[in-house]
Amino acid sequence: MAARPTSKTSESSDKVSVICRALRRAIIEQALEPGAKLPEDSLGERFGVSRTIARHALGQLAAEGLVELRRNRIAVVATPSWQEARDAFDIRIELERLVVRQLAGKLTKAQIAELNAHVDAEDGARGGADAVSIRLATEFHILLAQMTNSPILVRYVSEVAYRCCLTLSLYSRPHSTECAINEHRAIISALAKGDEAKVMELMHHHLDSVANRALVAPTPQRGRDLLDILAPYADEVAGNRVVKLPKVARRG
Amino acid sequence: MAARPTSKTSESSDKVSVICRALRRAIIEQALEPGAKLPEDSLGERFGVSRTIARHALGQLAAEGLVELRRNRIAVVATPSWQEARDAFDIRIELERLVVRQLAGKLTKAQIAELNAHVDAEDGARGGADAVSIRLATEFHILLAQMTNSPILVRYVSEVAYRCCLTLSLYSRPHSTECAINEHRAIISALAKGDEAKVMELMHHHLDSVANRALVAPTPQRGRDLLDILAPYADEVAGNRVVKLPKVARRG
DNA sequence: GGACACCAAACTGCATGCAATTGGAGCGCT
DNA sequence: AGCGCTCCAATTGCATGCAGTTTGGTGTCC
Repeated sequence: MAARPTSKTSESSDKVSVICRALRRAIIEQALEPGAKLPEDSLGERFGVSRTIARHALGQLAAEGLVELRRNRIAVVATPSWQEARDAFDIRIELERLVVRQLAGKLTKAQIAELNAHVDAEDGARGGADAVSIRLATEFHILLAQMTNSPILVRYVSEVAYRCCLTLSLYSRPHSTECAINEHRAIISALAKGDEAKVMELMHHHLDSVANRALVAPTPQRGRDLLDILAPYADEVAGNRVVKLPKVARRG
Repeated sequence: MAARPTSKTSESSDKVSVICRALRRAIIEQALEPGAKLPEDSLGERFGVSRTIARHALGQLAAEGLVELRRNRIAVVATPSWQEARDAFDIRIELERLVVRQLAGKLTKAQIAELNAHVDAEDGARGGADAVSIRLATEFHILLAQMTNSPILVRYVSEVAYRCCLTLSLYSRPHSTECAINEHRAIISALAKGDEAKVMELMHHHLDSVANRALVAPTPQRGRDLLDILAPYADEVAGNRVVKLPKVARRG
C-alpha cells in the first residue's frame, strides 16, 4: 500500500470547533500574541455565540496547550517558558522522525505532487507577511503527518507544531524562511527516494536548526516568567526559602 | 542539577477536572469498557453536577482520545482500531525513549527510591485485580515522565499511556504482569547507572513486548469497526467507490 | 506622597431552561 | 415473520441567569 489510504481527521463542525480553529489560526499567525487576554464574553460576542460555547472552546485550546486557563481569571494565550519551548521542539523532533520513517518510500506520486505544491505555495508567500510564511511552514509538517493516516500521530504533531509556532513568536528573531523551504524540498526528495535513514536525519536536522535559529538563547527580556527572572536574586534575600515563592503577579 | 526540580503538573481542582480524573481512572481500570455509553445527564447526576460540567469534561476526555464524541449522539468510551492501537504504541515508544534519555544518570537517590517503591507496590498488587496491576504499571511510566519535569512530555506520555491502557482492555489476552515488573526494575537500575543507550534500548524493548503481548494480531472478532471488517468486501460491490462508504451503523 | 480600606465593574463558575435531533418502540402492511 | 412508517421519550446543542471572585480605581488617613 502507498502509505495508508487517506481519511479525514478534521474536527466536527460544532460551533465550538469553529471557534477553536479560528483562535488557533489567530494564535499561530500572531494576530493574538502570547499573553493576550481572551475573555469569554468578548469571544462569544465576536463569534456570535454564547459564553458557554466560548468557554468550551477555551477549554479545548487549553488542552492543546495554546491557552492558559487559571481559575476565576481571564484566559490568556499561552506564554511558554524558554525551557518548555525547547522541550516542545525535542518532542517534535522525535514525532516527526517517526512520521518520515513511516512515510519513506511509501508516498504516491499524487502525494508527492501535493507536497511539492505546498512548498511552491511557501515559496510564493516569501514576499508576504512573516506570519503567513510561518503558518505555511507549519502546515507543511502537518500535511506530512496526515499522510501517515495515523490520527493520533496527526494530532500530536499538529499540537506540538502549533506550540512551536507559538514559541517562535515569543523568542524568534525576524524569521528567515529561505533555508527552511530548501530543507522541505530536500525532505520530499529523500522521501520519494525512500531513503529512510537519510530522511530521518534530514528532518532531525531541519527541526533542530529551526529550533536553534529561533531559540538562540534564553533571551532575558521577552517572554520569561517573572518568577524565573527573579529566581537568582531571591537567594540574596535573608531568611527567604527559595523553593516556595509567595504568590506574585505573573507577567504583570 | 538532578533531573530538574520537581513541580506539579496536576490539573486545577475544577469540578470538570475532578470528573475527568474519575472517568479517566474508571476507563483505564476497565470499569468502563470501550463502547460504554456516557450520557451527559447520567454523568451529571452521578457526580452531582450539572450537565454543562459533564459535557465539558467529556470534551476534555475527547481531546485526550479516551472518549468519542459524535454530534447529537451519546458519547462513548473510545474504541480504537487495532491499527490505532499499534500507532499509539509506536508513538509511546519514541516518547518514552526520550524520557529515559533525559533521565539517565540524572535521578536523585530520592527519586530512585520513589521509583523502587512504586515497583514494590506493583509487586504487592500482583495477587489482586488485573485492572489495578495495569493501572499501576501505567502509572510507573507516568511517574518517570513526571521526573523529567517537562509538562509537555508528561502530558503526551500520560495521554498515550492511557490510550494504550485502553487498547489493552480491547485486544489483550489475560494480562501477565510478571515480566513487566522485572523490566521496570531493570529500567530503574539502568537509569541509576546512567547508561543512556542501554536504558533507551530497555524501554524500547519493554514497550515493544508489552505491545506484542497485547496486540497479538488484529483479532478479527472483537473491537473492530464494522467498516473495517467490511472494507475488503466492498471492493466487490459493482460501481461502488470504496473511499466514501455510506452511513452505516458503527458497532451496532 | 504613600499605604490601606472599600466599592463597583468585570469576569468566571455553574445550573437551568428551551429548541432540535435521534433512535427505537409500537403498529400496520405485505 | 419481515419491512417500513409514525410518533414519542431520551438526549444533545446552546443561551441565559445568578452567585461568587477578581480587578482596578477612588477616597481616606497617616
